[in-house]
Order: sequence, then structure tokens, then C-alpha cells
Amino acid sequence: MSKNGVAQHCPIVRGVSTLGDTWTMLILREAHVGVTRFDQFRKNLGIAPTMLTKRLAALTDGGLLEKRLYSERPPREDYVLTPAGQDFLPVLLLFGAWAQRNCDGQFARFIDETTGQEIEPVGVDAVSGARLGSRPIKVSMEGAKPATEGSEIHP
Amino acid sequence: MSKNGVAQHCPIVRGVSTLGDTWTMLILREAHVGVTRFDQFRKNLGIAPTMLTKRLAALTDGGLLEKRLYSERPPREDYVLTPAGQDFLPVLLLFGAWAQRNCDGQFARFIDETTGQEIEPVGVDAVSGARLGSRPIKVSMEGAKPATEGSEIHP
DNA sequence: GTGACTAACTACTAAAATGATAGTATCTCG
DNA sequence: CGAGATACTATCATTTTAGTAGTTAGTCAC
Repeated sequence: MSKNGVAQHCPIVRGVSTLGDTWTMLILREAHVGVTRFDQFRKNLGIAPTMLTKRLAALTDGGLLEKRLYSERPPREDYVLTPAGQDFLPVLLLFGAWAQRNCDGQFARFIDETTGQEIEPVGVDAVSGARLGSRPIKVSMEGAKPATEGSEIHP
Repeated sequence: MSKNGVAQHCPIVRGVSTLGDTWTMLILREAHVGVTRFDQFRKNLGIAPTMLTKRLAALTDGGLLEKRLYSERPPREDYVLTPAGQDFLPVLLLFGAWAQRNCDGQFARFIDETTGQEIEPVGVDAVSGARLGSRPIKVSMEGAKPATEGSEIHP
């Protein structure tokens, strides 16, 4: 897919190209919910084993999952989230929050187990504290080629 | 793809199933950067026109983009983000932030045009203010079938 | 009016990804 | 020994995607 100069250095493009695939994200969701085994992923998702093998391998390569020997006799391996994989949770939750706001239907809610209250996942800028989308943003390539000035994102 | 009882009511599943496709997300990125026209999407992304037509139609149907007549003579239409489409920006920014943290390479940065400072997109719970991922979360289906108790997400 | 040009698509075909199903390998347990 | 568990691999039909060319509808320069 990826052609030549498609915003070569944009982190969004990179992130989406790496993980922006339906099965990949659904697998990561399962992993966050505690699934670790091949057959459990397969049954929960109804995914073909060939696909699952391929996606798990990609996620393992990509450093989001790690194989772990969970039984010596018989030797069996499963898949656990690495820190990079855990770091993907906020993206999944924002995806869910978007659907809750913008799709029709009856949805489950996210509950904070510490407080028992419903959660409302939102994106903010950790530096200013401002809600993402409330201010204009520039995507800037500083340091590298000075020619490449960035695109702008206007809310 | 989508089978039967695959966490039928999980908003993450719904969101990912609806928009969790590489081209779809890249198109939305372009739209946020200001692209509105067919040929501009096509050239920027290097996407085949057939694919682009299909994805734009899906996004238009899904209520993320809207066709707009931008010229009467000759009659020409382009695509602009609806509020639901704009609401997807935080997801894209978190995707980018994930890649900045977890992928190798030189990346562009996000700059707040108001302050000139670099942005650090993160996910938080708007209710408690806690960083997403810092506390255990439960996905709960309340109100509907009482049998369906939710999965848990442990940080 | 004719020919060059723009812009949004559609048509067609080849290549690649996906889905469904069955089967293999290895080990345990009764 | 035979049945069951579990993590896959093999195979092939179907679907999706990619690449390229062409169509339609109009403007504009002459």
C-alpha cells in the first residue's frame, strides 16, 4: 500500500499503517480484556486460524505482544501484552468512546473499578491540559529538512 | 467478518469495526489536515480511485463526511468533515502519540498553534481526571440482559 | 465551434488478502 | 492404547484490493 512521500514522517500515518487494521485492533482489545491463548482469541473473534497466526506474529514482531511459555509439560505458549501493547489501551478506549457518542445502538459502558463510576474517555494535551480538538494544531517537522513545513489541523 | 456474539455490545468493537481500516483512517487524517477533494486524497495517499470512491461513500454514509457542492459551474462536489468526523481527531492524535513513543524513526511533532508548544496527546477519564490505563476498568452491560456481565481490563 | 484541460469518477483485469475447513504435531490422562 | 487438549499448518474458494485506462461533463482559449 504505502506509496512514497505520503507524509513520510507523520506519526499518525505511521501508527495507523502499523496497527490500523481491524483484526489487529480487535486482537489487542481481547488481550486487554485478559485473553492470552490462541484458541481463546480464535473463538472469541471467530477469526480464521491462518489470519490469527499472521496477526499474532505481526504483533509479536512489532513488540506489542510477547510469547510466554505457560506450561512446560506439555510445552505451551501464549501471548501477553508488552508495555508497548498496554500503551495502546487509550487508543482503544477513545475508539469506544467515539462509537458511544456517534453510533446508534445499545452499548456497554466503561466503569472505573476503583470508584464504580462510569468513565468518559477523552483526549487531552498533557502539556496544556486542553481538550484535543479545541485548538488548532500544526504537524511540524523540525530539525530535519527545513523545506518540509507541516500541515495544519483546524478544529 | 463480524461473527455472532463477538462482544456484541462493546463500543470498542463497534468503533473498530466501523472505522478500523487503514485507508479509512488515513482518509480521515487527510480530511483533518484540510483535504476535501477526490483528486487531492488520491494523490496524497496514492490510493486507487476505486478504493477511494468506496471509502468516501462509506464515510459519507456513516456520517463522518458530507458532500458539498463547491462549484456550480462546472458542478463539482467535495467532502468535508461532519461533527462526527471531527470528533475522530483525538483518536488519530492518540494513534500518532503511540507511534511517537513506540516506533523507531524520526517523527514530526504536534504543535499547539495557540501556544507554540509541542503537544503531548494522552487519554484521560473526563470524570475522574485519571490517566487512562492507570486504573482497572470494567466493561459493563447494565440495563440490558443481566446475564451479560462485563469483561475486565486490568492495567 | 474546436481542441486542450480539469476533475470526479467508472470499467476492467491481475494480484493479494481473507475465509472456511480439514488436518498435523505433541503431549497428558485415564 | 485411545481420547482429548492445544497450537498451529495446508489447501483452496471467495473476496478485496491494486493498477491502469477510459468516461463524462463542463470551462476556457482561440
